Amino acid sequence: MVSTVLGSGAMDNPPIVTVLDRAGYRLTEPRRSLAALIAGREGHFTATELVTEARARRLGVGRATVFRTLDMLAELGAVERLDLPSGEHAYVVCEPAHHHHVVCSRCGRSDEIDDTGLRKVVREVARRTGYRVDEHRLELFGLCPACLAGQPGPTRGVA
Amino acid sequence: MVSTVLGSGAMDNPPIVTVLDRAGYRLTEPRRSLAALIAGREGHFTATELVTEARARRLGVGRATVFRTLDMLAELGAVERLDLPSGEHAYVVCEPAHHHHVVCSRCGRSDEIDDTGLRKVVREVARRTGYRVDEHRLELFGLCPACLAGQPGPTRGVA
DNA sequence: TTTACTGCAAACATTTTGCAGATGT
DNA sequence: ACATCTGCAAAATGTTTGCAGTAAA
Repeated sequence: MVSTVLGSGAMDNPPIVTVLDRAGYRLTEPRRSLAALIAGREGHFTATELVTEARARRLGVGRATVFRTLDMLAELGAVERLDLPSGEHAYVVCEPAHHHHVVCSRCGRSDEIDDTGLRKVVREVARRTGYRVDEHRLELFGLCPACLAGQPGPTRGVA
Repeated sequence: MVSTVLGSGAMDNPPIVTVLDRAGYRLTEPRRSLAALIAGREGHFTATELVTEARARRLGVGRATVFRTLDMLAELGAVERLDLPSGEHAYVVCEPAHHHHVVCSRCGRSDEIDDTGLRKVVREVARRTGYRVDEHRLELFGLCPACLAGQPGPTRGVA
């Protein structure tokens, strides 16, 4: 009913560079750099984090490019924009096509969930309210198995 | 399975002033003003909109107070913070207790939906992923019946 | 060669904070 | 009386834009 993709997000997805290429965008140096940075991330990340890291590594990637690229990737579905409970905007890598995520409030890890069960809920809401539902967003927050087990690891303050 | 509360949001909820009072907050003039502004709203509204309207009506309510009050109300559950698809933060009045909303992308109207069906989905995700899910958020966007019917009415640009 | 793309810096928008003074209880 | 609450103005954040130059195709 609800199937899940386990594993740390970015692991087995089509390389971001490929997604860009296939969409007809130029494979520029800044974009390659960003793709690498993003691929290297576990869990969620913010635009600002990328800006900071790019600057730290002297990759010569400007703020504007980060925002522009993230926009593109979100558009293409290679990345999804999350609204953390804290109000921050974060992104996670994901299979282009869909979806929704469970996000760990402690380490930031995220896993995709498919919306098989959700679809029914959405359909039902539409029926009951008379709305035509065009878009829906589901975000789950909690603790991932590792953090539940008390594993140390990086704490990414997700409120 | 999924029950719905129809009607334009703010209609039949405990007065905001009461919520504040019961929570032990002082019933100050600025808070009363804001409560009135919010009660007068249909559909969603942003902090900035309130600031602007308060200023237009010369209510002498400052920016900071608007943000502080909205925070309080969100905390108390009298209001819920929405993340519109555009990335904007908006608020809707709601029954303190729970909730998710369907939001009309055209007029901003919103209706509550209960999560009877959703609960099952959440539980299933938890089971499959091993996460302990502490918090979840569901937001649906589309067109309300009135807007579907081509009714004119105020268009609140929700992306 | 062409035109998409870039960094930069400035513009904008949103939210938070410090603080002296006002105000509810 | 006195702690809570306020507006203000400044600061911290977050995001977008205009533009002249750069580089991918």
